[in-house]
Amino acid sequence: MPHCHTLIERLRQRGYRITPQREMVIETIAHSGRHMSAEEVYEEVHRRAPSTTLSTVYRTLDFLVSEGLACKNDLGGGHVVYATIRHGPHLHLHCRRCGRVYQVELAPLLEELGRQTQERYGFTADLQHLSISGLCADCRET
Amino acid sequence: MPHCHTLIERLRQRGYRITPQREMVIETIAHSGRHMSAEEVYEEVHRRAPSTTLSTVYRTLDFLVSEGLACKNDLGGGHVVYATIRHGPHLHLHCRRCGRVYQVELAPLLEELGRQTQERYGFTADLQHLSISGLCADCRET
DNA sequence: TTTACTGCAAATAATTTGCAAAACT
DNA sequence: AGTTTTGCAAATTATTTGCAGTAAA
Repeated sequence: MPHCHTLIERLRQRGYRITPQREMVIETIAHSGRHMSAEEVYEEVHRRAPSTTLSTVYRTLDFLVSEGLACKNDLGGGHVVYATIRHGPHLHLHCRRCGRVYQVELAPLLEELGRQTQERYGFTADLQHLSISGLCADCRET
Repeated sequence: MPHCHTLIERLRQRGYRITPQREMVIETIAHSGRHMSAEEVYEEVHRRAPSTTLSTVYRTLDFLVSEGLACKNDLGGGHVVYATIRHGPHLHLHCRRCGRVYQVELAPLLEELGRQTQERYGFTADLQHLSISGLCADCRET
């Protein structure tokens, strides 16, 4: 997967050290193609290199976010997930029953929302990673 | 203020016991007219009746939510706030710098958003208390 | 009187931090 | 070599819970 190499290269260019731990964390979330909790990333990394600790995973994830290479999404209820950035602004639909996060495209509507909060209330909304809770189709039926 | 009496009456009618603690918690959030954290509610109640504990405040707030008389809003980053319900669906604009929560009216847009997530992804969004983070007008300038 | 509710203190859960040792570059 | 990063264990923060006592109804 080329995506993680890009990320690693970018960090190296910025003068950061690439440790095996960082590499594994990046590979893990970049590969997954979805949103993962720190714990999930830890499980994966820890399986590959058991000496890796959870605090290192937290530090690395926060580091990636601070470098603008990943996004941290707080879904509420103590459910925090991370993902590498690779797409433009999108909407996260978070199912409150099964916990899955669906990434969908509703750019025009989001842009309109941002425009209105700006014009009417002077509020600059962070809409790059807005997440909305609700019930997904699967969970609705049952 | 009549609002809290309504709430108390409703609980009494449903057969719950109205303790001084519950009364004070309800008065506090109903009076404030804004969103308060459990800690803030606790400070107020505790000043009036020092024997009241934080766990009672938590229990009472969750109780009000479960009875549908208050809403709990997780703004992310460990910032959880409560407010009595008295208005229809609204949008919470949460300033990530100063922490203030602005309640605004953008019903048509929200409805449109709900309609689209439903039609296109079968996702039933909880839009009664959607909160969006960003920067408010005051914090933007500085 | 009955049993819902409270206070207390201890348990959780998720995340953060201090510090000395390890390891990128 | 020199500084960044890690591991470990302990600290934090926000919230929850068990249990025995208190008090609404």
